[in-house]
Amino acid sequence: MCPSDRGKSTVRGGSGRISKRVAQGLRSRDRLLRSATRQFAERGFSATSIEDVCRDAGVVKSAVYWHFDSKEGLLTAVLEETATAWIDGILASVQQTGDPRERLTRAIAGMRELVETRPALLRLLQSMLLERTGENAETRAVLLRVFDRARAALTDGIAEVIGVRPPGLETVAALVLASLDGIFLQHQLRRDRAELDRLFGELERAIVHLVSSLFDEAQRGPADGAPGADRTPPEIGETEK
Amino acid sequence: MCPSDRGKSTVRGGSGRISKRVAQGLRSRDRLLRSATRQFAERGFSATSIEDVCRDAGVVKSAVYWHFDSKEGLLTAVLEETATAWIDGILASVQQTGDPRERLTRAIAGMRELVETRPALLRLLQSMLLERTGENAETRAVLLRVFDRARAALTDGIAEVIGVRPPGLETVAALVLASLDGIFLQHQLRRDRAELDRLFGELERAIVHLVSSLFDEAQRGPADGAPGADRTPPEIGETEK
Amino acid sequence: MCPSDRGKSTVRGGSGRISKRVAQGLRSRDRLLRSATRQFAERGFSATSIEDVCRDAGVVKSAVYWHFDSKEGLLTAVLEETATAWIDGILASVQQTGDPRERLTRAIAGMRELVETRPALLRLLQSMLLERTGENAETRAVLLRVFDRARAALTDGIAEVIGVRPPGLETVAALVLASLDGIFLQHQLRRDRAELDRLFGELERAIVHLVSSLFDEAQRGPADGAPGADRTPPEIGETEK
Amino acid sequence: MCPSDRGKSTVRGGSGRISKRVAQGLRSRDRLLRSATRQFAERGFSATSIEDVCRDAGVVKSAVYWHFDSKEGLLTAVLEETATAWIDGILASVQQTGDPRERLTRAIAGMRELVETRPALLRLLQSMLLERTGENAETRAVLLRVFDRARAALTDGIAEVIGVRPPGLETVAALVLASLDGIFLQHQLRRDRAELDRLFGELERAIVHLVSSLFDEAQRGPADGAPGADRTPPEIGETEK
DNA sequence: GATGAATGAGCTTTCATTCAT
DNA sequence: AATGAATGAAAGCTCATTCAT
Repeated sequence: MCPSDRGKSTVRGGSGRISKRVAQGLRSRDRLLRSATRQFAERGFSATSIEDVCRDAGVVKSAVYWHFDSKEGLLTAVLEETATAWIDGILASVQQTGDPRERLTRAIAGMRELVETRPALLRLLQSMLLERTGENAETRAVLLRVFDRARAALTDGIAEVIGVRPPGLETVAALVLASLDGIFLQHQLRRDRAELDRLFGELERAIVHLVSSLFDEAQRGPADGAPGADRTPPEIGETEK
Repeated sequence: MCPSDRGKSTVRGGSGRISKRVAQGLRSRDRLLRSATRQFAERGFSATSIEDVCRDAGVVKSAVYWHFDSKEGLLTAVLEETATAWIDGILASVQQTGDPRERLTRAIAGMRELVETRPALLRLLQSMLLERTGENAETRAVLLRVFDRARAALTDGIAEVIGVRPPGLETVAALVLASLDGIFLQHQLRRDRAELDRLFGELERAIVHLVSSLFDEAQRGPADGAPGADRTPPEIGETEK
Repeated sequence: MCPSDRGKSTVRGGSGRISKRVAQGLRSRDRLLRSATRQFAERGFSATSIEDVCRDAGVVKSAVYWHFDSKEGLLTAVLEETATAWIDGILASVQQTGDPRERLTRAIAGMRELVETRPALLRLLQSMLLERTGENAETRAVLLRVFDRARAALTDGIAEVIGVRPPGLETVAALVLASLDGIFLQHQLRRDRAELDRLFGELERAIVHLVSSLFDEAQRGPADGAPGADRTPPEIGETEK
Repeated sequence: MCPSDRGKSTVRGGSGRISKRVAQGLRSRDRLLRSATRQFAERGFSATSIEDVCRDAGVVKSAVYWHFDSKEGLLTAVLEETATAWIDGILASVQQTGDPRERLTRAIAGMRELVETRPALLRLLQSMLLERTGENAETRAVLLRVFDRARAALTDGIAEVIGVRPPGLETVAALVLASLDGIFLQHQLRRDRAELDRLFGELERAIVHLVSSLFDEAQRGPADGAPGADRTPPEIGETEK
């Protein structure tokens, strides 16, 4: 039974101000959340013990059970909070002023920064993806929500930039996110900033190409056949017209 | 002391008996390897206990220590074997006859198949990447070797297809692998085959574009400045020339 | 410090408010008592956690410490209340009007009903007997008091019924109570009402026999030697005269 | 997975002699069983920790899990072993030579001894009855088996003694066992040997009466109506004919 | 080479209790 | 009187590893 579940068994006066004790409780909760995020991301969920988290947070073990009900509950909370930060990062990357091309460049730079400055975010999400898919329905649901929201945010961002929202845009956004994931994954192993620059360079070129071609298509009118019907890539060696 | 380290100090009391023992030993080893691969991939290294592996393999726990010296040693062996299979998969995708464009399409289809038919391979590698980077030098070394070889194989394959080997090709290959990883990761969560089709469709278009543009550049001569200097992507909305 | 120990040091700021508080306090206390009785009886004292009791009672854990000082104190209170009910049950069984034989039959029917309708009572007393004898002096004292009073009540009842109070009557009463306990114990396992009927049938016959023979003896005069001296049961096969 | 469940995963030469290691294993198992029996009986199952048992047995905690799989498994094993001893005790009490009346007296003396010399047996069974009815199906099954066998043994014993087996005999045996249980329960609280003597004295008189009357009835022929139909106990005060 | 047993550190979780508000 | 939070000991159990046979 964690605080959110604990019903108000008694009708209360409901004084708005929180007492000192409750305030301290919230602080404990927060410290646990922060430590857990860091450590789950660094070592994975299974390899991190509750004692590890608590030592780092300066809180006794039983507090985890007071605030989150179980290790699993702590994870869910961590994911939930992380999700927001993650998506906010993506959104902040895309939603800025400027001309379309600049904005896209800035958005990609933003993603790149995310990879370098907040690796915990991505590590955590990815390791959950690998470690705990299928086992726990709730974890899975949280992850799905996170990624769906991220994709939607990116799709909206691009649509706003180019002024249209062609049908294939969602897929392009999904591919971009997937590539971001993959690049991040590789960066975990190599930690080579120059390589990171090069990869994001190529990624940008690919994105621009895919988005441009969607845009062109949308301009010419979506009436000519199934979407993507005319988008068979040209032969290699032939310059694209 | 695992078998490979142990000298041939065994007294041979008749090769018939010995070979029977050795044969059974190899069978146990193999079963362990197979079970471990599956389970490490499914649940991650930390979350899989030696007992889990042994139960599945029908072998007693101490056998792991005879064959692999430790849980860590079992992991190393698993990674080593998995690596080969993984790279062979990539290679087989690329190295086939036919005209360039067809070969690329086939290569991408091959990767897609890898994602669906051998998820254990990728899961294992990726989860190792996330779970055990930084902790264990040997695991890291094995992973680096695997990914380097995969990238080299893909670079070679593309180079052979297009007949030239421009400087940026390695990066493109790396991006392709990264995207593959990312797509796989997403597929773990969604398991939506139609989405997989769409993603690979966009990936193909992106690859063709990147490779073509490298090819064109190589044709025009690689002499004009730093690689990629003239490759600033055009404005969105302007059709690429 | 539990309420009974606490002096009347409370400042009375208006009896209306106070009595409301007290009323609510009593309600909480009562709910705790009821839940604890049920759960201690069902699962035993050790296997029941304070949280179990509180969840069921809809009261926070610290309330237990306010009302009863400790888990042990809660138990003592529960036993005390239960004792009264238990003894009242026995008394009600015996103390009724009618001719002797009828009254005994009714008394036995009353006991039988007790077994079926108020199992918590007996379970609780018995499990305390087994779980906590030797450990805790207070629990032991409470239990002794309960059983002594029950035996006295039964002895009195029978004495009143048969009009005399021969020396062995206390022992017969004790045996009856012991048999009741034993039958109840078996019923916990089997829950077979027909078997319960049969057992109580035999018990009634045994009681009638023992009481009759005490009565006869008392009639013939209690002067001939030690009590029970002439009461050696006859040979099996010989009909009792 | 406890030893009995662990299948022979490999075909073995099946040499009959047990190795030193296995022998020591059996000794450990036995010590655990003995300590557990004592402690579960003394304090109850829930109140006894695995550490308590292991400390007393001089064995490490994990050994419990090797031999019995869980605390519950240890309990089941304890009950199983205890059962045999219990029943053997009952049987030994009844099955002896001599004339019927003597044998019955000896049997009752045997039960009385059981109460005094092996209280652990009865305590354990009874506390399981109270503590764990309904929760665990296996425990319940074991208990049922134990009590059924005990009743059957007693029924057989009496039948052999009196030479006939009238229909109500099973019930009488059940009542005797229940009374034994109840007397034991009371003795846990009072520990008064004189009282014990008196109670067993009355019990013997009751048994003789019930058995005799069954015997008589069987002699007269079981044809006259439902069993027990004519056995309404006489009025108190009237001497039984 | 395989097996059954042992080992002890460490895991997640529960619990009775305390305390400030 | 009641509440939410904290506390630390201890519980049941798992695990990687070792070892004699």
